[in-house]
Amino acid sequence: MIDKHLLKLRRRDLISPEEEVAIRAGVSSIIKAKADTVIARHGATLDVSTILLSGIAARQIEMLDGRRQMTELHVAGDFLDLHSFTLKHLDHDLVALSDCTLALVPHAHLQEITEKYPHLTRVYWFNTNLDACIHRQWVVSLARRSALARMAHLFCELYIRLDIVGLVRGGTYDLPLTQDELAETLGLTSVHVNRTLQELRRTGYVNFDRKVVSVCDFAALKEVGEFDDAYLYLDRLPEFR
Amino acid sequence: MIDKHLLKLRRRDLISPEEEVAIRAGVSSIIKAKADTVIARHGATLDVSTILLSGIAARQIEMLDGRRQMTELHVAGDFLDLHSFTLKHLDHDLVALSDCTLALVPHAHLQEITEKYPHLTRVYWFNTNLDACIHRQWVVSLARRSALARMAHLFCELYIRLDIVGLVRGGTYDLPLTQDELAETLGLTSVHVNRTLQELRRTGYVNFDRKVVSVCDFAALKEVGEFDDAYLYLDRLPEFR
DNA sequence: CGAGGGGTTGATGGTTGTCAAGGGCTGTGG
DNA sequence: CCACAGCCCTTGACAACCATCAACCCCTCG
Repeated sequence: MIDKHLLKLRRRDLISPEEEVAIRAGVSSIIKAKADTVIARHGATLDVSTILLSGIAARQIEMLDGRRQMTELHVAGDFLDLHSFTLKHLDHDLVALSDCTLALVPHAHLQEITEKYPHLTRVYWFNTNLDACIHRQWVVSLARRSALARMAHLFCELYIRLDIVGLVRGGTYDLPLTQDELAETLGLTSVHVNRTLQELRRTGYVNFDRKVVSVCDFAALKEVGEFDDAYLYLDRLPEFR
Repeated sequence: MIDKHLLKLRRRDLISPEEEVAIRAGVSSIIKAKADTVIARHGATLDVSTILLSGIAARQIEMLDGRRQMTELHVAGDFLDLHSFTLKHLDHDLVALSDCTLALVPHAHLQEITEKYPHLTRVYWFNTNLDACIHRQWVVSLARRSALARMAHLFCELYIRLDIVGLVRGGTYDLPLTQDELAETLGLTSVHVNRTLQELRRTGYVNFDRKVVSVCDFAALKEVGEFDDAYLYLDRLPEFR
Protein backbone atom coordinates (compact mmCIF):
# COMPACT_ATOMS: atom_id res chain seq x y z
CA MET A 1 0.00 0.00 0.00
CA ILE A 2 2.53 2.59 1.10
CA ASP A 3 5.32 1.26 -1.10
CA LYS A 4 5.64 4.54 -2.98
CA HIS A 5 5.92 6.38 0.31
CA LEU A 6 8.81 4.10 1.28
CA LEU A 7 10.39 4.59 -2.13
CA LYS A 8 10.34 8.33 -1.54
CA LEU A 9 11.83 8.07 1.95
CA ARG A 10 14.51 5.60 0.89
CA ARG A 11 15.56 7.83 -1.96
CA ARG A 12 16.93 10.19 0.70
CA ASP A 13 17.77 8.02 3.68
CA LEU A 14 18.08 4.51 5.03
CA ILE A 15 14.93 3.19 6.65
CA SER A 16 15.51 0.17 8.85
CA PRO A 17 13.12 -2.81 8.80
CA GLU A 18 12.05 -1.89 12.30
CA GLU A 19 11.24 1.66 11.20
CA GLU A 20 9.35 0.30 8.20
CA VAL A 21 7.21 -1.77 10.55
CA ALA A 22 6.49 1.32 12.64
CA ILE A 23 5.46 3.26 9.55
CA ARG A 24 3.20 0.49 8.27
CA ALA A 25 1.64 0.05 11.70
CA GLY A 26 0.74 3.72 11.73
CA VAL A 27 -1.82 3.56 8.96
CA SER A 28 -5.23 3.40 10.58
CA SER A 29 -7.32 3.27 7.41
CA ILE A 30 -7.39 3.68 3.64
CA ILE A 31 -9.98 5.96 2.07
CA LYS A 32 -10.86 7.35 -1.34
CA ALA A 33 -11.40 10.94 -2.40
CA LYS A 34 -13.20 11.86 -5.61
CA ALA A 35 -11.67 14.30 -8.08
CA ASP A 36 -12.31 17.96 -7.28
CA THR A 37 -13.23 17.40 -3.68
CA VAL A 38 -11.73 18.89 -0.55
CA ILE A 39 -9.66 16.48 1.54
CA ALA A 40 -9.06 18.88 4.42
CA ARG A 41 -10.15 22.42 4.92
CA HIS A 42 -7.95 25.18 6.29
CA GLY A 43 -8.54 25.97 9.92
CA ALA A 44 -10.11 22.61 10.75
CA THR A 45 -8.50 20.80 13.67
CA LEU A 46 -6.84 17.60 12.54
CA ASP A 47 -5.76 14.53 14.46
CA VAL A 48 -4.58 12.50 11.48
CA SER A 49 -2.11 13.12 8.68
CA THR A 50 -2.61 11.75 5.19
CA ILE A 51 -0.34 9.88 2.78
CA LEU A 52 -1.33 10.07 -0.87
CA LEU A 53 -1.26 6.55 -2.32
CA SER A 54 -2.48 7.36 -5.82
CA GLY A 55 -3.70 10.35 -7.78
CA ILE A 56 -2.71 14.00 -7.76
CA ALA A 57 -3.59 16.35 -4.92
CA ALA A 58 -2.72 19.95 -4.11
CA ARG A 59 -2.45 22.50 -1.36
CA GLN A 60 -4.39 25.61 -2.23
CA ILE A 61 -5.15 28.97 -0.72
CA GLU A 62 -8.32 30.80 -1.61
CA MET A 63 -8.42 34.56 -1.82
CA LEU A 64 -11.25 36.85 -0.80
CA ASP A 65 -12.47 37.26 -4.37
CA GLY A 66 -12.62 33.50 -4.87
CA ARG A 67 -9.46 33.15 -6.94
CA ARG A 68 -7.35 30.20 -5.86
CA GLN A 69 -3.62 29.62 -5.82
CA MET A 70 -1.96 26.25 -5.45
CA THR A 71 1.13 26.29 -3.27
CA GLU A 72 2.26 22.74 -4.00
CA LEU A 73 1.25 19.74 -6.09
CA HIS A 74 1.41 16.27 -4.55
CA VAL A 75 2.15 12.92 -6.11
CA ALA A 76 1.75 9.36 -4.84
CA GLY A 77 4.00 8.68 -1.87
CA ASP A 78 3.79 12.21 -0.48
CA PHE A 79 2.53 13.04 2.97
CA LEU A 80 -0.07 15.69 2.18
CA ASP A 81 -0.14 17.27 5.58
CA LEU A 82 2.58 15.88 7.76
CA HIS A 83 2.95 19.47 8.94
CA SER A 84 -0.52 19.25 10.51
CA PHE A 85 1.10 17.03 13.16
CA THR A 86 2.81 20.08 14.62
CA LEU A 87 0.48 22.80 13.33
CA LYS A 88 -2.73 20.99 14.37
CA HIS A 89 -4.74 22.97 11.84
CA LEU A 90 -3.75 23.86 8.31
CA ASP A 91 -3.22 27.28 6.82
CA HIS A 92 -4.41 26.04 3.42
CA ASP A 93 -6.90 23.63 1.86
CA LEU A 94 -6.03 20.17 0.64
CA VAL A 95 -7.84 19.17 -2.56
CA ALA A 96 -7.93 16.08 -4.74
CA LEU A 97 -7.29 17.06 -8.35
CA SER A 98 -7.98 13.52 -9.56
CA ASP A 99 -9.53 10.54 -7.85
CA CYS A 100 -7.20 9.78 -4.99
CA THR A 101 -6.45 6.99 -2.54
CA LEU A 102 -5.36 8.09 0.90
CA ALA A 103 -3.78 6.41 3.91
CA LEU A 104 -4.58 7.98 7.27
CA VAL A 105 -1.97 8.12 10.01
CA PRO A 106 -3.23 9.29 13.42
CA HIS A 107 -1.18 11.98 15.10
CA ALA A 108 -1.08 9.79 18.19
CA HIS A 109 1.00 7.38 16.19
CA LEU A 110 3.30 10.09 14.93
CA GLN A 111 3.75 11.21 18.51
CA GLU A 112 4.82 7.69 19.40
CA ILE A 113 7.36 7.83 16.58
CA THR A 114 8.85 11.06 17.89
CA GLU A 115 9.22 9.42 21.26
CA LYS A 116 10.61 6.07 20.16
CA TYR A 117 12.37 6.65 16.84
CA PRO A 118 14.53 9.79 16.81
CA HIS A 119 16.02 8.91 13.44
CA LEU A 120 12.63 8.37 11.81
CA THR A 121 11.51 11.65 13.36
CA ARG A 122 14.38 13.39 11.60
CA VAL A 123 13.45 11.65 8.36
CA TYR A 124 9.91 13.03 8.57
CA TRP A 125 11.13 16.43 9.67
CA PHE A 126 13.40 16.35 6.62
CA ASN A 127 10.37 15.65 4.46
CA THR A 128 8.49 18.72 5.65
CA ASN A 129 11.66 20.72 5.04
CA LEU A 130 11.75 19.31 1.52
CA ASP A 131 8.28 20.77 0.98
CA ALA A 132 9.72 24.13 2.01
CA CYS A 133 12.50 23.74 -0.57
CA ILE A 134 9.85 23.19 -3.22
CA HIS A 135 7.99 26.25 -1.97
CA ARG A 136 11.15 28.34 -2.32
CA GLN A 137 11.59 27.31 -5.92
CA TRP A 138 7.99 28.25 -6.59
CA VAL A 139 8.67 31.65 -5.03
CA VAL A 140 11.60 32.13 -7.40
CA SER A 141 9.53 30.95 -10.36
CA LEU A 142 6.64 33.25 -9.61
CA ALA A 143 8.86 36.22 -8.85
CA ARG A 144 11.44 35.98 -11.60
CA ARG A 145 10.74 33.40 -14.29
CA SER A 146 8.67 33.98 -17.43
CA ALA A 147 5.51 31.97 -17.97
CA LEU A 148 7.44 29.68 -20.33
CA ALA A 149 10.30 29.04 -17.90
CA ARG A 150 7.92 28.66 -14.99
CA MET A 151 5.93 25.98 -16.79
CA ALA A 152 9.08 24.19 -17.92
CA HIS A 153 10.34 24.23 -14.34
CA LEU A 154 7.12 22.71 -13.03
CA PHE A 155 7.19 19.94 -15.65
CA CYS A 156 10.78 19.17 -14.63
CA GLU A 157 9.92 19.13 -10.94
CA LEU A 158 7.06 16.71 -11.47
CA TYR A 159 9.16 14.56 -13.79
CA ILE A 160 11.72 13.98 -11.04
CA ARG A 161 9.22 13.55 -8.24
CA LEU A 162 7.10 11.09 -10.21
CA ASP A 163 10.16 9.23 -11.42
CA ILE A 164 11.20 8.58 -7.82
CA VAL A 165 7.99 6.64 -7.25
CA GLY A 166 8.07 4.87 -10.61
CA LEU A 167 5.35 6.86 -12.33
CA VAL A 168 7.37 8.01 -15.36
CA ARG A 169 7.36 5.65 -18.34
CA GLY A 170 9.26 6.46 -21.50
CA GLY A 171 9.56 10.13 -20.60
CA THR A 172 5.80 10.32 -20.08
CA TYR A 173 3.66 10.87 -17.01
CA ASP A 174 0.02 11.50 -16.18
CA LEU A 175 -0.91 14.94 -14.98
CA PRO A 176 -4.68 14.99 -14.52
CA LEU A 177 -5.12 18.77 -14.37
CA THR A 178 -7.21 21.05 -16.54
CA GLN A 179 -5.54 24.09 -18.05
CA ASP A 180 -7.51 26.11 -15.51
CA GLU A 181 -5.94 24.21 -12.64
CA LEU A 182 -2.53 24.51 -14.26
CA ALA A 183 -3.11 28.25 -14.34
CA GLU A 184 -3.94 28.18 -10.65
CA THR A 185 -0.65 26.48 -9.89
CA LEU A 186 1.49 28.66 -12.14
CA GLY A 187 0.01 31.99 -11.15
CA LEU A 188 -1.28 32.62 -14.69
CA THR A 189 -4.62 32.77 -16.44
CA SER A 190 -5.90 29.76 -18.34
CA VAL A 191 -5.72 31.75 -21.57
CA HIS A 192 -2.04 32.37 -21.09
CA VAL A 193 -1.44 28.78 -20.00
CA ASN A 194 -2.97 27.67 -23.27
CA ARG A 195 -0.66 29.88 -25.29
CA THR A 196 2.39 28.96 -23.27
CA LEU A 197 1.65 25.26 -23.73
CA GLN A 198 1.57 25.83 -27.46
CA GLU A 199 4.86 27.65 -27.32
CA LEU A 200 6.44 24.82 -25.32
CA ARG A 201 5.06 22.30 -27.79
CA ARG A 202 6.58 24.27 -30.65
CA THR A 203 10.03 23.88 -29.09
CA GLY A 204 9.53 20.13 -29.31
CA TYR A 205 10.89 19.58 -25.81
CA VAL A 206 7.63 18.72 -24.09
CA ASN A 207 3.96 18.23 -24.83
CA PHE A 208 0.90 18.31 -22.58
CA ASP A 209 -2.18 16.78 -24.11
CA ARG A 210 -5.14 14.82 -22.73
CA LYS A 211 -3.68 15.14 -19.24
CA VAL A 212 -0.42 13.46 -20.21
CA VAL A 213 2.97 15.18 -20.14
CA SER A 214 5.44 13.83 -22.73
CA VAL A 215 8.99 14.97 -22.24
CA CYS A 216 10.96 14.57 -25.47
CA ASP A 217 14.14 16.39 -24.47
CA PHE A 218 14.56 16.63 -20.71
CA ALA A 219 17.97 18.31 -20.92
CA ALA A 220 16.60 21.06 -23.13
CA LEU A 221 13.50 21.43 -20.96
CA LYS A 222 15.69 21.87 -17.89
CA GLU A 223 17.52 24.64 -19.66
CA VAL A 224 14.32 26.46 -20.57
CA GLY A 225 13.18 26.30 -16.94
CA GLU A 226 16.63 26.92 -15.42
CA PHE A 227 15.98 23.71 -13.54
CA ASP A 228 18.60 22.28 -11.20
CA ASP A 229 17.45 19.27 -9.20
CA ALA A 230 19.79 19.96 -6.28
CA TYR A 231 16.90 21.39 -4.26
CA LEU A 232 15.16 18.00 -4.32
CA TYR A 233 17.99 16.33 -2.38
CA LEU A 234 18.04 13.20 -4.48
CA ASP A 235 21.17 11.70 -2.99
CA ARG A 236 21.15 9.88 0.27
CA LEU A 237 22.77 11.91 2.97
CA PRO A 238 26.22 10.46 3.76
CA GLU A 239 25.70 11.33 7.43
CA PHE A 240 22.93 8.81 7.70
CA ARG A 241 24.48 5.91 5.81
CA MET B 1 21.09 36.60 24.72
CA ILE B 2 18.45 34.37 23.20
CA ASP B 3 15.55 36.02 25.00
CA LYS B 4 13.89 36.99 21.74
CA HIS B 5 14.15 33.42 20.54
CA LEU B 6 12.37 32.26 23.69
CA LEU B 7 9.75 34.97 23.25
CA LYS B 8 9.05 33.62 19.78
CA LEU B 9 8.81 30.01 20.97
CA ARG B 10 6.63 30.86 23.96
CA ARG B 11 4.24 32.80 21.78
CA ARG B 12 3.20 29.44 20.35
CA ASP B 13 3.89 26.87 23.03
CA LEU B 14 4.90 26.29 26.63
CA ILE B 15 8.61 25.85 27.14
CA SER B 16 9.52 24.27 30.48
CA PRO B 17 12.43 25.60 32.54
CA GLU B 18 14.26 22.35 31.81
CA GLU B 19 13.78 22.84 28.09
CA GLU B 20 14.94 26.42 28.38
CA VAL B 21 18.12 25.21 30.00
CA ALA B 22 18.66 22.75 27.16
CA ILE B 23 18.18 25.50 24.61
CA ARG B 24 20.54 27.88 26.36
CA ALA B 25 23.14 25.15 26.76
CA GLY B 26 23.07 24.54 23.04
CA VAL B 27 24.59 27.84 22.03
CA SER B 28 28.27 27.22 21.37
CA SER B 29 29.25 30.76 20.44
CA ILE B 30 28.07 34.23 19.52
CA ILE B 31 29.40 35.88 16.38
CA LYS B 32 28.82 39.02 14.32
CA ALA B 33 28.10 39.39 10.63
CA LYS B 34 28.55 42.66 8.77
CA ALA B 35 25.78 44.08 6.60
CA ASP B 36 25.68 42.68 3.06
CA THR B 37 27.78 39.63 3.80
CA VAL B 38 26.97 35.99 3.28
CA ILE B 39 26.30 34.02 6.46
CA ALA B 40 26.04 30.62 4.77
CA ARG B 41 26.30 29.65 1.15
CA HIS B 42 24.00 27.19 -0.58
CA GLY B 43 25.48 23.75 -1.01
CA ALA B 44 28.00 24.11 1.80
CA THR B 45 27.86 21.33 4.38
CA LEU B 46 26.78 22.67 7.77
CA ASP B 47 27.13 21.25 11.25
CA VAL B 48 25.66 24.20 13.09
CA SER B 49 22.39 26.09 12.90
CA THR B 50 22.13 29.79 13.55
CA ILE B 51 19.79 31.91 15.66
CA LEU B 52 19.53 35.56 14.71
CA LEU B 53 19.91 37.68 17.85
CA SER B 54 19.77 41.12 16.24
CA GLY B 55 19.53 42.62 12.78
CA ILE B 56 17.72 41.55 9.63
CA ALA B 57 18.81 38.58 7.54
CA ALA B 58 17.35 36.82 4.52
CA ARG B 59 17.30 33.61 2.57
CA GLN B 60 18.04 34.25 -1.06
CA ILE B 61 18.36 32.27 -4.26
CA GLU B 62 20.55 33.53 -7.07
CA MET B 63 19.62 32.92 -10.67
CA LEU B 64 21.95 32.17 -13.55
CA ASP B 65 21.89 35.76 -14.80
CA GLY B 66 22.80 37.07 -11.35
CA ARG B 67 19.36 38.31 -10.35
CA ARG B 68 18.52 37.42 -6.78
CA GLN B 69 15.25 36.57 -5.10
CA MET B 70 14.66 36.53 -1.37
CA THR B 71 12.47 33.68 -0.17
CA GLU B 72 12.11 34.85 3.42
CA LEU B 73 13.16 37.72 5.65
CA HIS B 74 14.35 36.99 9.16
CA VAL B 75 14.02 39.00 12.34
CA ALA B 76 15.67 38.69 15.75
CA GLY B 77 14.69 35.46 17.49
CA ASP B 78 14.41 33.44 14.28
CA PHE B 79 16.40 30.31 13.60
CA LEU B 80 17.90 31.15 10.21
CA ASP B 81 18.60 27.61 9.14
CA LEU B 82 17.10 25.18 11.57
CA HIS B 83 16.23 23.17 8.46
CA SER B 84 19.96 22.63 7.84
CA PHE B 85 19.82 20.21 10.78
CA THR B 86 17.93 17.73 8.62
CA LEU B 87 19.01 18.94 5.18
CA LYS B 88 22.73 19.16 6.05
CA HIS B 89 23.32 21.63 3.24
CA LEU B 90 21.09 24.50 2.20
CA ASP B 91 19.30 25.04 -1.07
CA HIS B 92 19.68 28.81 -0.70
CA ASP B 93 22.09 31.43 0.58
CA LEU B 94 21.79 33.14 3.95
CA VAL B 95 22.71 36.82 3.92
CA ALA B 96 22.92 39.58 6.51
CA LEU B 97 20.99 42.63 5.29
CA SER B 98 22.13 44.72 8.25
CA ASP B 99 24.84 44.13 10.83
CA CYS B 100 23.75 40.99 12.65
CA THR B 101 24.51 39.11 15.84
CA LEU B 102 24.26 35.35 15.57
CA ALA B 103 24.15 32.46 18.05
CA LEU B 104 25.52 29.17 16.80
CA VAL B 105 23.91 25.89 17.81
CA PRO B 106 25.82 22.75 16.82
CA HIS B 107 23.77 20.05 15.12
CA ALA B 108 25.17 17.59 17.64
CA HIS B 109 23.24 19.47 20.28
CA LEU B 110 20.07 19.48 18.23
CA GLN B 111 20.48 15.76 17.80
CA GLU B 112 20.64 15.41 21.56
CA ILE B 113 17.42 17.39 21.83
CA THR B 114 15.63 15.07 19.41
CA GLU B 115 16.72 12.16 21.55
CA LYS B 116 15.96 13.57 24.98
CA TYR B 117 13.19 16.12 24.52
CA PRO B 118 10.40 14.94 22.20
CA HIS B 119 8.24 17.93 23.00
CA LEU B 120 10.99 20.43 22.26
CA THR B 121 11.68 18.55 19.05
CA ARG B 122 8.08 19.09 18.04
CA VAL B 123 8.37 22.78 18.95
CA TYR B 124 11.34 23.17 16.61
CA TRP B 125 9.69 21.08 13.93
CA PHE B 126 6.70 23.41 14.27
CA ASN B 127 9.01 26.36 13.70
CA THR B 128 10.33 25.05 10.40
CA ASN B 129 6.72 24.39 9.39
CA LEU B 130 5.93 27.98 10.26
CA ASP B 131 8.59 29.05 7.77
CA ALA B 132 6.73 26.99 5.17
CA CYS B 133 3.48 28.81 6.05
CA ILE B 134 5.24 32.10 5.40
CA HIS B 135 6.58 30.74 2.11
CA ARG B 136 3.05 29.82 1.07
CA GLN B 137 1.81 33.33 1.69
CA TRP B 138 4.67 34.66 -0.40
CA VAL B 139 3.66 32.28 -3.18
CA VAL B 140 0.13 33.67 -3.07
CA SER B 141 1.43 37.24 -2.98
CA LEU B 142 3.73 36.75 -5.93
CA ALA B 143 1.18 34.85 -7.96
CA ARG B 144 -1.95 36.85 -7.33
CA ARG B 145 -1.49 40.11 -5.48
CA SER B 146 -0.67 43.45 -7.08
CA ALA B 147 2.56 45.21 -6.21
CA LEU B 148 0.66 47.43 -3.79
CA ALA B 149 -1.08 44.56 -2.00
CA ARG B 150 2.10 42.51 -1.94
CA MET B 151 4.03 45.29 -0.28
CA ALA B 152 1.24 45.95 2.22
CA HIS B 153 1.17 42.24 3.05
CA LEU B 154 4.90 42.16 3.68
CA PHE B 155 4.74 45.21 5.95
CA CYS B 156 1.94 43.51 7.91
CA GLU B 157 3.86 40.25 8.19
CA LEU B 158 6.93 42.02 9.53
CA TYR B 159 4.83 44.13 11.87
CA ILE B 160 3.47 41.02 13.58
CA ARG B 161 6.73 39.11 13.61
CA LEU B 162 8.69 42.02 15.02
CA ASP B 163 5.97 42.79 17.54
CA ILE B 164 6.27 39.27 18.96
CA VAL B 165 9.89 39.98 19.89
CA GLY B 166 9.23 43.50 21.11
CA LEU B 167 10.71 45.40 18.19
CA VAL B 168 7.66 47.50 17.31
CA ARG B 169 7.34 50.83 19.10
CA GLY B 170 4.44 53.14 18.49
CA GLY B 171 3.51 51.41 15.24
CA THR B 172 7.06 51.83 13.99
CA TYR B 173 9.84 49.36 13.25
CA ASP B 174 13.28 49.35 11.68
CA LEU B 175 13.63 47.71 8.30
CA PRO B 176 17.22 48.23 7.17
CA LEU B 177 16.71 47.37 3.50
CA THR B 178 17.40 49.45 0.42
CA GLN B 179 14.66 49.76 -2.14
CA ASP B 180 16.74 47.45 -4.30
CA GLU B 181 16.64 44.77 -1.63
CA LEU B 182 12.96 45.34 -1.09
CA ALA B 183 12.52 44.75 -4.82
CA GLU B 184 14.42 41.50 -4.51
CA THR B 185 12.06 40.34 -1.80
CA LEU B 186 8.85 41.43 -3.51
CA GLY B 187 9.67 40.13 -6.97
CA LEU B 188 9.61 43.65 -8.43
CA THR B 189 12.13 46.11 -9.81
CA SER B 190 13.49 48.90 -7.65
CA VAL B 191 11.84 51.46 -9.93
CA HIS B 192 8.46 49.93 -9.33
CA VAL B 193 9.13 49.55 -5.61
CA ASN B 194 9.81 53.26 -5.48
CA ARG B 195 6.52 54.10 -7.17
CA THR B 196 4.58 51.62 -5.06
CA LEU B 197 6.04 53.07 -1.87
CA GLN B 198 4.85 56.48 -2.94
CA GLU B 199 1.41 55.10 -3.64
CA LEU B 200 1.26 53.45 -0.22
CA ARG B 201 2.42 56.67 1.40
CA ARG B 202 -0.35 58.55 -0.40
CA THR B 203 -2.94 56.29 1.24
CA GLY B 204 -1.60 57.46 4.60
CA TYR B 205 -1.66 53.94 6.02
CA VAL B 206 2.06 53.32 6.07
CA ASN B 207 5.33 55.05 5.32
CA PHE B 208 8.80 53.68 4.64
CA ASP B 209 11.55 56.24 4.93
CA ARG B 210 15.18 56.10 6.06
CA LYS B 211 14.82 52.38 6.70
CA VAL B 212 11.96 52.84 9.13
CA VAL B 213 8.44 51.55 8.55
CA SER B 214 5.74 53.64 10.21
CA VAL B 215 2.32 52.06 10.28
CA CYS B 216 -0.36 54.68 10.83
CA ASP B 217 -3.45 52.56 10.19
CA PHE B 218 -2.75 48.86 10.62
CA ALA B 219 -6.35 47.82 10.03
CA ALA B 220 -6.46 49.65 6.72
CA LEU B 221 -3.05 48.29 5.73
CA LYS B 222 -4.24 44.75 6.40
CA GLU B 223 -7.15 45.36 4.10
CA VAL B 224 -4.95 46.63 1.29
CA GLY B 225 -2.76 43.53 1.59
CA GLU B 226 -5.61 41.09 2.26
CA PHE B 227 -3.64 40.19 5.35
CA ASP B 228 -4.97 37.61 7.79
CA ASP B 229 -2.56 36.68 10.57
CA ALA B 230 -4.00 33.18 11.04
CA TYR B 231 -1.09 31.69 9.10
CA LEU B 232 1.34 32.92 11.75
CA TYR B 233 -0.25 30.74 14.46
CA LEU B 234 -0.14 33.38 17.14
CA ASP B 235 -2.18 31.50 19.71
CA ARG B 236 -0.71 28.84 21.86
CA LEU B 237 -1.92 25.43 20.83
CA PRO B 238 -4.49 24.15 23.34
CA GLU B 239 -3.14 20.61 22.91
CA PHE B 240 0.09 21.59 24.53
CA ARG B 241 -1.25 23.55 27.49
C1' DC C 1 -29.94 16.38 -29.49
C1' DG C 2 -28.76 19.68 -26.32
C1' DA C 3 -26.02 21.19 -22.40
C1' DG C 4 -21.88 21.96 -20.29
C1' DG C 5 -17.09 21.78 -19.43
C1' DG C 6 -12.79 22.43 -21.30
C1' DG C 7 -9.84 24.17 -24.93
C1' DT C 8 -8.65 27.76 -28.54
C1' DT C 9 -8.30 32.19 -30.69
C1' DG C 10 -8.40 37.31 -31.47
C1' DA C 11 -8.52 42.10 -29.92
C1' DT C 12 -7.38 45.21 -26.50
C1' DG C 13 -5.56 47.09 -22.19
C1' DG C 14 -3.09 47.43 -17.82
C1' DT C 15 0.57 46.42 -14.76
C1' DT C 16 5.11 46.11 -14.42
C1' DG C 17 9.82 46.04 -16.63
C1' DT C 18 13.52 48.46 -19.08
C1' DC C 19 16.41 52.18 -20.14
C1' DA C 20 18.26 56.46 -19.17
C1' DA C 21 19.09 60.54 -16.74
C1' DG C 22 19.23 63.48 -12.88
C1' DG C 23 18.96 64.59 -7.74
C1' DG C 24 20.21 64.25 -2.95
C1' DC C 25 22.52 62.53 0.93
C1' DT C 26 26.69 60.98 3.34
C1' DG C 27 31.35 60.16 4.19
C1' DT C 28 36.06 61.23 3.08
C1' DG C 29 40.11 63.65 1.91
C1' DG C 30 42.32 67.87 0.65
C1' DC D 1 35.12 73.87 5.35
C1' DC D 2 34.54 72.54 0.82
C1' DA D 3 34.80 69.31 -3.19
C1' DC D 4 33.76 65.15 -4.79
C1' DA D 5 32.67 60.26 -5.16
C1' DG D 6 29.44 56.86 -4.60
C1' DC D 7 25.32 54.97 -3.36
C1' DC D 8 20.64 55.32 -3.22
C1' DC D 9 16.45 57.42 -4.55
C1' DT D 10 13.44 59.57 -8.05
C1' DT D 11 11.41 60.56 -12.46
C1' DG D 12 10.05 60.13 -17.42
C1' DA D 13 9.41 57.72 -21.78
C1' DC D 14 8.60 53.59 -23.76
C1' DA D 15 8.06 48.50 -24.32
C1' DA D 16 6.81 43.81 -23.05
C1' DC D 17 4.34 40.43 -20.84
C1' DC D 18 0.41 38.83 -19.32
C1' DA D 19 -4.69 39.75 -18.08
C1' DT D 20 -9.19 40.59 -19.60
C1' DC D 21 -13.10 40.09 -22.44
C1' DA D 22 -15.59 37.77 -25.78
C1' DA D 23 -16.56 34.45 -29.05
C1' DC D 24 -16.29 29.98 -30.93
C1' DC D 25 -15.05 25.08 -31.18
C1' DC D 26 -14.82 20.39 -29.71
C1' DC D 27 -15.84 16.54 -27.04
C1' DT D 28 -18.52 13.96 -23.75
C1' DC D 29 -22.41 12.62 -21.47
C1' DG D 30 -27.15 12.46 -20.22
